[in-house]
Amino acid sequence: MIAKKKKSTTLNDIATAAGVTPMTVSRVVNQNGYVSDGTRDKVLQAIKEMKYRPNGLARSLKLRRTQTVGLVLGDIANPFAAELARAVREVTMLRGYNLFISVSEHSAKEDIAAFDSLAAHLVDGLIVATRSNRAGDKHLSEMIEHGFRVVCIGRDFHHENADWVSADNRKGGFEATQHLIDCGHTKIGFIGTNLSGGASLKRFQGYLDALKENNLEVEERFITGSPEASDEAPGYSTEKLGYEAMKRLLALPNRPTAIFARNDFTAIGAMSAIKEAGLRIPHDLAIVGFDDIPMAVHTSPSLTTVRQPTRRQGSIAAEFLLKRIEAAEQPEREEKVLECELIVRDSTVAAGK
Amino acid sequence: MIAKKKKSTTLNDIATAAGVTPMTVSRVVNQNGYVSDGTRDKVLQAIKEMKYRPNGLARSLKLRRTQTVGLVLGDIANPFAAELARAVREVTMLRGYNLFISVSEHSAKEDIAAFDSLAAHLVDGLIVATRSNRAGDKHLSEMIEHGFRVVCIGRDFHHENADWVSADNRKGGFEATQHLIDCGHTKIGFIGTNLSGGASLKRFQGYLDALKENNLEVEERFITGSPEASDEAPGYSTEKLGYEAMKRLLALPNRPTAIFARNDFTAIGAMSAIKEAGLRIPHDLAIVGFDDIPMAVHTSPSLTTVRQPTRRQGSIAAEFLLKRIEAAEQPEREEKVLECELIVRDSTVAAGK
DNA sequence: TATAAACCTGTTAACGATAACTTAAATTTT
DNA sequence: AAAATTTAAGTTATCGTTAACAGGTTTATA
Repeated sequence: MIAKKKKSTTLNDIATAAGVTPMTVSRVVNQNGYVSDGTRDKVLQAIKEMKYRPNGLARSLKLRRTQTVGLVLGDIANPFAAELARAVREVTMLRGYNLFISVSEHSAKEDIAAFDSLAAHLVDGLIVATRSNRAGDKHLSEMIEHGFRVVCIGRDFHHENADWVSADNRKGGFEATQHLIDCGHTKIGFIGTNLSGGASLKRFQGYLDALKENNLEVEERFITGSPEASDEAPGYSTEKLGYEAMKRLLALPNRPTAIFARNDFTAIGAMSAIKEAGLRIPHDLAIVGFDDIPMAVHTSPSLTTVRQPTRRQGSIAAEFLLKRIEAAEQPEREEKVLECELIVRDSTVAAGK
Repeated sequence: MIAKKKKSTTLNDIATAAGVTPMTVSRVVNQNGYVSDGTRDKVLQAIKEMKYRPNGLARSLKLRRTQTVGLVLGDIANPFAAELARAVREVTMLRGYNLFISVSEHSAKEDIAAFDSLAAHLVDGLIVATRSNRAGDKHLSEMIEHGFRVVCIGRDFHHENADWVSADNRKGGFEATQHLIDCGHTKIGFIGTNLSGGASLKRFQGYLDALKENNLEVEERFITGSPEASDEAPGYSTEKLGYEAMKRLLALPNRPTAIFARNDFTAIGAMSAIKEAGLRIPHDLAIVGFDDIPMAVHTSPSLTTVRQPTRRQGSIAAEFLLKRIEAAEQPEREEKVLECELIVRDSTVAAGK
């Protein structure tokens, strides 16, 4: 049995108390229309005494807008997501929109649940930063075609009525790999997907591109890690996957001398395995991660990684969305790809060199 | 100018299309009441064709409940908050409630804005995990007295109609300090507040208790860091505060030989300062943090810290809230204090000992 | 002074959905 | 076969708010 909420005071109650009509109270509350000073005071007084707080639901229902935007995040524990949320929030707040964050731990079902619950609450628009999946994409398409405003960050989903922001993961992957090649490595492993399942993983594609461009052979046995696992598992636990993958690579005859990991957590897990095996980083094995999470500076040795412009992705996405929301007509689709930056630290180049 | 949303299909539209009344459609959608198979099919068909999606706002307005709970977090980038959100979400999802997260970067104004925006959307209840502040507390009180359901985590706010969950920060602080004393330290500094402003910081109180119990003198000059700064600044930037505070302590004549930092970020910042000064941890200076963030294992040396049972705090808070929401009458206030656990690593006890 | 413009407040009808009630047919029970 | 019950819809009113319009009154302008 659900408790009935104590019936809260409404516009009507205030109106009665102040001896005016609800409409007048509404005008006072929203500070529009004409209200005489005397009436305003009376109403304000009643509002204070009766502790009235407007029912946003009713208001939104009437206005057909909520001044709220939704952000769907895959893994809230991932510093990347957190930073994104910060940036989005900064922009939306400034422009007078509330932000509701909904988390979907990377399953299609939860994705859809998150979309629907935000849509049901009629957020004015949605920023989606979860990974692509069939059912979720379809759902998104339908929502967009219904006039729902959507901006995607990083998600491999494209629609002519939705804007899109992403880091150039492919190029980032390329540069990470190229860096290892420049350091003299020729046997470079990849942790985080496998050859057949990595088609959609841009970072991995960049890795392949770099090998090809340098006429290095792609060795399937150097590529390990199930394609989904790293995404399904929440942030910090991908560390374990990195650890296990590295174990496999270490057991290989004629093993790689350098590793590119799909993200920093994976890389850090791999580092544990390397150290556990009594090998030195970067002398015996060099390693590059991706994302430049705050932890990357503090590992030992510090982790070379690819930094993506997280804040900018967030704020640009927010700008796109607000523009879309406030536009009279659905505007042209906007797309922005941002450059990544290779951050060289001690895990690829020995300190002091 | 705000774009008018393409008028979306409503119950009425479906009703017209299917040749029935809105009520019948409602019955089909909500699967209650009697509907014949034939009618149901017709309606279902129309729903599918016209891509109807229920307006949750209207529904909630009528039902006076939203099946949604709100979580107010101080700093989304803080792993503690992230873990909390995870745990809360797990419970609420399982019980059929959506979770909306709102972030308030620890200012009273934003706190209140977050409360209000969630309240305006009529979430069925609120879990508040931000730090206490005068205006926010007052606002919370009013909301509770209006029948709003609230559970606090860690926040130093008490109300007879709101449940409360927290880690035993005082005891945790005590144990951290006692550990340093057990290691032979007598000159123990604290980073994160000052003597006058630390009354509300339980961890600091625990530190004082431990000194007292061991008949060690409290040296005001060993206690540094402004009381609010660490909270106002978002997570990762408190690192800087720790760094600066440590610099000050290092400059002291007859400086401390051990440090207890109010949280791990602060501790990590302090470690940077110590290493930069060419001192060894723990030989020249031992250090203890608080929270056991994932990074703590990976610092060099690894960080001794106090772990709080984050997940349990989140899930217990969620349980309390749902119980409160679903109770016929406001239930008795519940309160739960959870034990912390000292995790000894290399920053206090040299590795291999 | 006549007339336009600005000011103040009220009335009505929604926004989209549903609870509670009603009517009427189809089943079941006695 | 009559009464009781179940099934299947429809009707009405309402959740709390606001846009749009309509009257009045006061002030400014020609």
